[in-house]
Amino acid sequence: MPETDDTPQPPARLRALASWQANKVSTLGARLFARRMKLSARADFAVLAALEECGPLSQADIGRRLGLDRNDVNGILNRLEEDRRVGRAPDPADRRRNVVTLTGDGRRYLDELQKHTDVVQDELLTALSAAERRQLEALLAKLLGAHRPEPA
Amino acid sequence: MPETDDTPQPPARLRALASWQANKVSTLGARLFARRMKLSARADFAVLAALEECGPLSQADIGRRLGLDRNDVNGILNRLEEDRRVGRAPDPADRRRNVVTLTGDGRRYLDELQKHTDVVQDELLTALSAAERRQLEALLAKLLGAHRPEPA
DNA sequence: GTGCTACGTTGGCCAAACCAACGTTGGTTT
DNA sequence: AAACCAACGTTGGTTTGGCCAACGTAGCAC
Repeated sequence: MPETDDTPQPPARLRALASWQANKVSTLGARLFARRMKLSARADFAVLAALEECGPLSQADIGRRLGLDRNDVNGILNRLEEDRRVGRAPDPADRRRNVVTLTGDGRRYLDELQKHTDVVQDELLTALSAAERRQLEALLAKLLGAHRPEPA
Repeated sequence: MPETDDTPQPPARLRALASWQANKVSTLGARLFARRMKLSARADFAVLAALEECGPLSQADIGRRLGLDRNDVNGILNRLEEDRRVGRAPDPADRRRNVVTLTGDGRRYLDELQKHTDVVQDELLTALSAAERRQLEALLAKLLGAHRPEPA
């Protein structure tokens, strides 16, 4: 018995479409991640990673660094602050801003998320060799470099 | 004056993450597409392309080909049927199924969507040479080939 | 001081990707 | 033949992401 592969192929028009492919890869990543953690933790990871790498940031700066909307950053920070993973305090130098800082809990949470993310990443890229992974990363980076991260 | 590039870089943890990059590329594609057409037309395009390439299909088959949920396929078909772009009729051979067919209007609509899609594709891939585009397509295809298109 | 801009916040919109459940129908098993 | 299970289309709902609009406050340039 040939163990028939019952996975029908998508139309050629779509298979050749980078935006379609990227979308599939993206939702695949979300699916793999969701098997291990609450899906919304992806956004937490991004924000915490930015804080860890750049030090304290204002909410608007976080948004610019990550290509996220100010409003959405606010929501993520509400979650994180409630769980004591970030601190939020008005900037004495510019009282429009909030200075967001990483707490000890936040750092521990970030480490945990990093582990899961690494595993997911490896699952996602199973089919690719190390060289191919580097190629893919470089190509995507080059593609993204030509565009503004934010809409407006 | 060096014309300071005021685009802050995302953290390295994310820049090296294929799933993050893919997500960014995906939303970028959506943004570019939305500038030309209603965003939901992307899904229409996928369904119409499947019908054009494979001929009449059942709703479940469409979902399998495109890696979409049955429920979502249903919604897309409701839109398309209302605008006379597809026909939906019970399959005489298996009365559980609906046979979905492409109409003349649907074919014309597909051609229009293809044009916009081509333009968007080119905008998205601006930074990449023809060879690089082929490489990217191949790598993404290889990555996707190792995974089931549907969750369950 | 007057305007302009940036900031955080609230609230809402739309689309994608799911999941659960139902009634109908087809095939299989017994 | 009856009982069972699986597939199909449909309805309805949840969560998340990516937006946009508007507000009040605060800084800044003129």
